[in-house]
Amino acid sequence: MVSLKDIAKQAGVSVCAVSLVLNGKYKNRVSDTTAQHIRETAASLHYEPNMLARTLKTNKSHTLGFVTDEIITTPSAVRIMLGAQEAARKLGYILISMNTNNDKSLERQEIATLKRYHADGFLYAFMYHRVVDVPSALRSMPTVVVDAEDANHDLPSIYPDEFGIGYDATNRLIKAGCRRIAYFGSESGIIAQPQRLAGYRKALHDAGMNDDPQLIVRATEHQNADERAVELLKVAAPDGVFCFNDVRASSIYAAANELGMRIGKDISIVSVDNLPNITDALRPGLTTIELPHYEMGFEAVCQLVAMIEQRDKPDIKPDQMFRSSFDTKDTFTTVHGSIIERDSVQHAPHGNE
Amino acid sequence: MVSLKDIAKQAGVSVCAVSLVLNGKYKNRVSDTTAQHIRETAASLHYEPNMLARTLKTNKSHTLGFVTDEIITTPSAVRIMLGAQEAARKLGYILISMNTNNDKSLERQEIATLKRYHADGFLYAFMYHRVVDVPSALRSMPTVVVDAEDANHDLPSIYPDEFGIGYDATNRLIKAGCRRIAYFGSESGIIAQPQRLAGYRKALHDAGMNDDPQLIVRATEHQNADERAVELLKVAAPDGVFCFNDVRASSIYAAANELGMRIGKDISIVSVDNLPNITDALRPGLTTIELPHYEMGFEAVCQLVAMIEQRDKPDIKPDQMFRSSFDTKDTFTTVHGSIIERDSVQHAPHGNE
DNA sequence: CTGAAAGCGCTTACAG
DNA sequence: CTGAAAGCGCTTACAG
Repeated sequence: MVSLKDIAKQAGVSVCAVSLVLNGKYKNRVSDTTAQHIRETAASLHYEPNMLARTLKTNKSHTLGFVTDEIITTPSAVRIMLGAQEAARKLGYILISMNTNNDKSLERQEIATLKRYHADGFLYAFMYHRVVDVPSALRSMPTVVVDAEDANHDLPSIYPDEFGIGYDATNRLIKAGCRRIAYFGSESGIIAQPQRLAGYRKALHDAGMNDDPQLIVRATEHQNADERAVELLKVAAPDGVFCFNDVRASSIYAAANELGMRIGKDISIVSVDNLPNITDALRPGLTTIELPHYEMGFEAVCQLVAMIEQRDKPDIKPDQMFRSSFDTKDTFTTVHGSIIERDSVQHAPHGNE
Repeated sequence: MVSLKDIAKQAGVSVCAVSLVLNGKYKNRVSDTTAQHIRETAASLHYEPNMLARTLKTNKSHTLGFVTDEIITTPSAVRIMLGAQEAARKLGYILISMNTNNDKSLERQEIATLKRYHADGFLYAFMYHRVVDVPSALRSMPTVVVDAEDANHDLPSIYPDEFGIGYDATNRLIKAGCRRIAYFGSESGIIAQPQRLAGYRKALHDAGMNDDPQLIVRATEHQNADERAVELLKVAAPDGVFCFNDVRASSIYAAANELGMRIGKDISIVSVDNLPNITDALRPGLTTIELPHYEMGFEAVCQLVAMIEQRDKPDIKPDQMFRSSFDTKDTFTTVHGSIIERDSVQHAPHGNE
């Protein structure tokens, strides 16, 4: 590997001059001609700076630790990592990811490793939105919580705007002319459940519609969801259903088929997730709200770097279409999802067909 | 951060003694009592070694670069990364992953970054099995190709045993008593297609069955697969189908339903992938062969570390059940998949019901 | 405008 | 058995 010393020798100057020039700090310190000469020599030798040596001296590694629970299980959650990677690259950082597999002792070990490698800050990320206790080893470091909320309301946390998702999804159905809109939710204690439900209620209320309790049904995936879906369609006779997620939407599809209801005609459906394997399989295409995972990872790195470098949040954007919008209040940031329009919502209001 | 110097001062010995003791190289160099004293002081100060300083001196970073194309798209391919992470952790390495998004210039940039951070070696990984040209920047470094084959047959490459998968899947159907076994394959140029087909043919041949060309149909997902599946079942009237993957299996399921054939009774189905969103949705449960992604990542790191440290391949195993078996010939390694039994294959041979 | 020197935290011959 | 010293590749006051 070629070092500053090699360049200095070849160019006939001191190591210090080379360092100054290559870091662009040579104003009034090195003549422009010498600087140019140094730059050319460096290029001709294919010089690459040694980040480790630099870190040793400056105490800045430009390395971010990405600690996650088991991000694998939801393919879309992997996008948090990809978004974080893109932002890191654009800001001159690298990401070191570690998977804790929900093992607290492994987590401690991994955070210690990351510190040994001198990570400047941490992303603490989760597979789905929840409230988390952040390990104390992270509290002393710049840290941003992703797809989760710090239980202490202390660290910046980025997570989806679940209320907004429920509100938007329901409104989409209202806009399509639906008059009896059901909510097909989750039976688990997941944080998104009550928030999406609240958004649903607010949308109904704003439209002057009452929320008939018959229209609200909760179910568990791969267990009672198929039967509950049939019951919901039979008993409450909705003309629109906001589904907690795509998996539950597929139960509603099955129920509608069973009862001879035409999706996108007799009944409109909007859900959340946009999981390829599911949306690929459903006919007609499922209109669904994609959670902004990529954007959350990207935004989290921007906020983290701002903390580390004690500067304003960098003004960069993902190369991918930036579909979502951000709301920032205090240190918390919620991220809107974006609706993917397909054909499960009827195109014209009732009576226009 | 507490350094060797702090420990030396506190313990009243030299920095060198501390380094020796903490690295376990103090035999015949430091007395046992001093060593013990040093260890206690280090522990009481919560000393953590600074990996960067160590790297600077030893030229070994214990860091592996993980360069991948767009591993996100197949959720199961993420498991390559997780397997690699586990092996790295067990061998005292960390993984730095970079996503090239199939952009060659980005790839070059990322490899350069990884070198700047002094990666000791590289994993060059792909979303699905193919033949790849390895960038020249990687050829000068210890590198292992994962879920792909080096076009030059030069670097160690780990990939699934596609022939074995085709052979095993077909044999599973033969064992179930099927007499007319179809292959529902891929129309794309994907490398796995001819190899799985060859395995299918070999299994038929070994069982003394002829391979009727009517029984071999290729289709494209989300395009003509549904119609082709119906044609296949109608025209060739198979009693067993080996499907190239789960997505194609779902087309066969749909076709069987349409034609009133009972899966697992009138017709048996085996496929490849074990994608949760698909297998969750299909009834009866789909018997399918899971590709050994986790194991490939794990194995690749083992081989890479052996290259870097110029030693025998470390004898470690994943914590997860290690379902697959490995064949090693030359520098190439193929990995068998493992069959996940569900209910799409009839339990008893024909006539036993 | 330029260079000599110290030092980041570590390891490793070398001398005693 | 133990310590003083050099050096990995860099940055940054400091002196000229």
